[in-house]
Amino acid sequence: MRRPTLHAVAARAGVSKSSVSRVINGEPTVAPEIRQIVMAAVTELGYVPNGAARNLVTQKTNTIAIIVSDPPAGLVSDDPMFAMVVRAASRALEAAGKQVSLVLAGSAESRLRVEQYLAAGHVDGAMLVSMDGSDPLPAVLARTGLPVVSHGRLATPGLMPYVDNDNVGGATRAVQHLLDQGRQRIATISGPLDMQAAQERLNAYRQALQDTDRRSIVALGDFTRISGADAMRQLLQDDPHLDAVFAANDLMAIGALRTLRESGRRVPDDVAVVGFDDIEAALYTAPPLTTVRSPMGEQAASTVRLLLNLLANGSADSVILPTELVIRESA
Amino acid sequence: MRRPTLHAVAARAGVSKSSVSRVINGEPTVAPEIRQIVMAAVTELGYVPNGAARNLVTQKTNTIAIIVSDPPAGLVSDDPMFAMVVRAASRALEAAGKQVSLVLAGSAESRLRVEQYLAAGHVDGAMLVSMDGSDPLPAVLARTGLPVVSHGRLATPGLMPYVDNDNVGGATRAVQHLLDQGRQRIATISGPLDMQAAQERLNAYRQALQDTDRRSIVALGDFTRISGADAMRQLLQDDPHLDAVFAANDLMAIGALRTLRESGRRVPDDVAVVGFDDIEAALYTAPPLTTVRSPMGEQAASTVRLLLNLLANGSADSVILPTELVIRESA
DNA sequence: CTGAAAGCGCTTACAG
DNA sequence: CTGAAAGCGCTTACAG
Repeated sequence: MRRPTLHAVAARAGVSKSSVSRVINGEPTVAPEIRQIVMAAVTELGYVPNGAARNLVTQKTNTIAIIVSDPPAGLVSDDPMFAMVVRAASRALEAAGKQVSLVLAGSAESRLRVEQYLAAGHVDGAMLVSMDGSDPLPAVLARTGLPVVSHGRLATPGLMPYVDNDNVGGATRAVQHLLDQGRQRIATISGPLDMQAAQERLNAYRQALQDTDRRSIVALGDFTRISGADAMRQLLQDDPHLDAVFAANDLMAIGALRTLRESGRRVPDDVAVVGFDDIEAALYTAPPLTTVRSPMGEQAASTVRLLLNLLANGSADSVILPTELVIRESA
Repeated sequence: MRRPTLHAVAARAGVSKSSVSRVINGEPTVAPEIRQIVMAAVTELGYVPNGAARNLVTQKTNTIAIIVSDPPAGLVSDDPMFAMVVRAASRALEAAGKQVSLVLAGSAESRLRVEQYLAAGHVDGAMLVSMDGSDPLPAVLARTGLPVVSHGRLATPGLMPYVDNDNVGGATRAVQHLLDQGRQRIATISGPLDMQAAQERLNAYRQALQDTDRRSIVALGDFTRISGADAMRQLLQDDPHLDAVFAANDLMAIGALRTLRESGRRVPDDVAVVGFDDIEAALYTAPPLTTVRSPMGEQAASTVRLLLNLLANGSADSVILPTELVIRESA
């Protein structure tokens, strides 16, 4: 018992396949009477059009790929940004009647697979999520001619439109807040430098300090909690008297808080901590985390909608979203 | 300039389409000479087989759907389980050469879309992730005849194979640990009761207390941090002298910790807290969270592999994974 | 081992 | 407004 085909429905209804196709696709040029009888046959047989056949003839698939860079380490990550963005994008896409294909971009081997996949015409467009700068995938995809957009600015400019936070503005405001408090030794925990956002936040930190007479104190993390904890340990060793830390994301700030607690420092009395992103967890740290609110996290839904509009309109205009400092208790 | 077709490659190579198809699909019955010349034409033209055409004729799609229940509230959630499971499943699927289609299951309207989608033959199978008991989708999908498996036990038994934690064992061990410490007033924060896991963890809590002379103190949450914080407030009001709380997941435990801190209780001195799942964040709370390690989180990769084996083999044998109490400082 | 032909299940000009 | 026909780009028996 195979699934019924257009042919079967036509036979059952006593009309041509053309007519059945027309009512299925809601074309106006069909007699109400025919529509009736076809619909009856459709529900009677439980007919659902075959997707592959339809895709083949229409040359479109009605599906969009969400391409997420996957940490090469092979470690499974619970990164909240992944959940927020992927969920929001899926929702928006489904609301627009699109299907979503989730693609992980990581190893060189997977990159080839992704290329082939898109080249095979499986999707009508793609949205890249937080690709790192060293990944050649964006350039390759841009060359395919498929509509693509990026969630997060790419290292190579001009490849495709993107939506991103005002990383520079946000980081500057974070450091300024620390300066305003009279903090003297302000360190930073940077994200992985092959990511554009990490670069921008680090540069802004450097610039802000340079405008005073303070020196930069930098430790490198990779946007994970554990790397934040490790980096904080490193910083404390480098300068036991530091009195403030700007972490390039909240996850690393959470890690830093743990190290500070373990080392007996009080936050914010001894050391002030500011994060970036304002993920939900920032409300639950002890003390609650002062951080830069990123619209891409907090308002993932509207950000993603923005992005999908770029995709749909074939627009080439990127947008930078404003950030805002959320002052809580850690600084 | 359209993409080249099989036909074009055949013309270029001066052989039949059949032969091109054979070398593309790696069939052994093809002369090395022909293979050579075809491969040359393929790379020269940059040929990639059209997916839709292939799917149509082979009647399979090489893609598996990951169907995730989406909170109806419309709030975007950063639930770490979503990230862990979806990521792990995508990896495993891609490693097996499958494509993944991400589907959100929420509203009644979306349910129809999901049904249609699967009925349209877009996927070869599906993996459900943490569906709640009130959702009719699993029953509907089971009836389609498509291979389906569930990540998390379903309310209705027998519909499809599943992988789940030993929720009862884990929760029992958690409460027992509290009893062993001599805690007298042990409360619980339950998950949403239309989820099987929440039910099982609550029942185990009740059973464990019933075996002593203690009474149950229950507040209802929905597996989010904020609900845990609210529930804790409720519990403190109901019984200001409670000295222990078992939260049905770590996220709610994190919320409870915040409320306890705000109310001036020391953890674990005044109130002991135990969670469930052992998500990464449990290592970063103050104090670090004692919790039940769920293999579905901690070892998402192997759990998912298990599940996909069930899918592939058409097996009907579900598996329950053992849990383990991880004692840290909160209890 | 190779090629000509049929067919997967649709949509879409084209006549009528 | 309706139907017969062609065709989307592949795979796969079937002869040879």
